[in-house]
Amino acid sequence: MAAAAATQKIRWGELEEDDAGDLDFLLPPRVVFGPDENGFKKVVEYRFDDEGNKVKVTTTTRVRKLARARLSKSALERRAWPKFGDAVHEDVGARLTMVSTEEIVLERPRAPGSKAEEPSASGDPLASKSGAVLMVCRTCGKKGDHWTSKCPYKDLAPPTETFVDRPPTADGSGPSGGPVKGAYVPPSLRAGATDRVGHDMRRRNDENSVRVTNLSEDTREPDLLELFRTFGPVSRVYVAVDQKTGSSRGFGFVNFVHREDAEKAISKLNGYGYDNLILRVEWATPRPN
DNA sequence: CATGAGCGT
Repeated sequence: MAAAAATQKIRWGELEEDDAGDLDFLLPPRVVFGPDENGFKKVVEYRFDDEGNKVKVTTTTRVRKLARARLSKSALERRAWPKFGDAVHEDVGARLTMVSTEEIVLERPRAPGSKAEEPSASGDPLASKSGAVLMVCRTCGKKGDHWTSKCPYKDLAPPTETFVDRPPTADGSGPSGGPVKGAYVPPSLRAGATDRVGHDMRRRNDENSVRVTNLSEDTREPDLLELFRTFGPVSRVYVAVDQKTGSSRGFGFVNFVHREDAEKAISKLNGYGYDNLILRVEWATPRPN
């Protein structure tokens, strides 16, 4: 019983504190006027002040004009666009967004899994055979054995105009400012060219591949490029990423167009503090395959 | 500590 009395007492104390709030129902209701044509909204409300006196509080705010002013002029322009699609019958400016029920058919030349359209009657024998016969090496001509890129003779092959590694540069020009290898070369220039400088550049330059380890978790390819491009044109950057988690595996590769640049990068960046870790930069052993 | 994806003439 004593305990009950005590809690009762505490509740009375709480009630006394909340007294003003409890008497709010005695006050006239809050009234809102507007907003008027100028966007002015007036709110009139009553409350008790600290001495328990009833006071009237009037708040005036401007709503619509301000909201209008926030729209950029391009947004205002877009509002004036005629409606289209399902909204054609809406008034201009009436509704800003609506869900479209239109069906938009995406066309593909060939849906995945479907067969190429074949002239059924004539029945091209090559078309029905799969895999092997389609795999014809363009370098040595061998069928069904390897792809062109895997050809054991690929480094001995005469230069072709395709499969050229090219360094990514901002303006699309090559390292010397000239046209990038692999860009279209008119036949006149192709046939006439007597000494073709750097024709072995067209081979995959995996020898200029640099392995970077001890990368921090959030270092990505653009970061690596930023870091390594100061040494010379970079033909590829790669950061190994865990396919499942998407997080970096902490190592990557940078391929340089020129071996000397790779050497410089190794000597300058190996042991370089980057993103709170010490980088290890060294020659990469060529990828198996 | 540590060596990369997937495309397909």
